[in-house]
Amino acid sequence: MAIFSKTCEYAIRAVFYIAHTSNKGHKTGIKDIAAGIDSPELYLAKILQNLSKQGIISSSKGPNGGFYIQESSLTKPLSDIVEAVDGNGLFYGCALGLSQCSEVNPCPLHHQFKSIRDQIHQVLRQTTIGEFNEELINGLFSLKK
Amino acid sequence: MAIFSKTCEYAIRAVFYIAHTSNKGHKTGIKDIAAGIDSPELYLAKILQNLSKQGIISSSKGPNGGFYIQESSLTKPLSDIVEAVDGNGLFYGCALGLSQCSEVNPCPLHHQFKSIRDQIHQVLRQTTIGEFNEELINGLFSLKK
DNA sequence: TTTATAAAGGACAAAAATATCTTTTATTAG
DNA sequence: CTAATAAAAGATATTTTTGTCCTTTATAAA
Ligand code: FES
Ligand code: FES
Repeated sequence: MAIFSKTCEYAIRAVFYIAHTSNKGHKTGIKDIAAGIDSPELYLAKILQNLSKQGIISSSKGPNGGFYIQESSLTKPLSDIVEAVDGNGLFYGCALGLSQCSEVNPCPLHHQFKSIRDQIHQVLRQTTIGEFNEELINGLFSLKK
Repeated sequence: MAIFSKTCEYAIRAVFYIAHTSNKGHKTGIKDIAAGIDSPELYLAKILQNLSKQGIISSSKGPNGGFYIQESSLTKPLSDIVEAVDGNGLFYGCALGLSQCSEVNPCPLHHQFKSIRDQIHQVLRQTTIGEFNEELINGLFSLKK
């Protein structure tokens, strides 16, 4: 088990990739993105369709079309992507799968994991989509397997 | 997405349940455990078979048989259960699914998530199987949905 | 307007996780 | 020894996740 679903991993990596390639109105095709993040092209297409519907990224059809991110969206937090794909279980769900996480009727791990979940949430809320563009351009970070 | 797989959630809850019922050599049957933690009985049976093979819990067949935990095993860390069921991806895997998490070729989220993973690992290593027995007996913690 | 391009959409397929069913084996009580 | 009990083992079923294929729609260039 990983922290995020595979779908969500692809989604975040793809959004980072699109963000750092989409300056001055440049659009990136699915083939390029899939190659850039080492993911199955057709599956990624579905994921990006979803993110596009949710308004996290944008797309245009036809020649010179592709996926891109509005300047204004670069400041959106990563938690938007995670919620869109994996839901908010990671932020609010009980670590042991109880139907609701509550202070009143807590599971044994409640206290320790509440703190961990809060931290995950905070990191994802304070990290933005566009935040790593420079490092990505400079090759300091990897998005490939 | 939750932190642990459903299988692992059942496993941890079941082990807690067994731990707090298994004093003075008492053994607990699968029916009792499944009811006690609100889980599908036959699926849980498979999970406990596995934990038993891995030496985390013990079992005996026949009349008055059932599952129990050796006194000495009460001090085992929860990380043993998690590793047995979900593997160590949560502790060592890359948050964005890169084939290996490395300082040399890190993903953009490496630093922040390394710290989070380490904390999860630490909590699970320092929390023991038997640690909550008293609270469980006193009904301060819940293992049921 | 026609053609080429690229995403959207819907159907389908494969793999993994979750769940159930049936038979076998070990153990204990009578 | 026999019968009853309870876990082990193996087979099968269902659901969810992941991945692919094929057709349609929108757009732009020629
Ligand atoms: S009740 Fe389990 S984490 Fe809060
Ligand atoms: S490389 Fe992604 S978490 Fe370390």
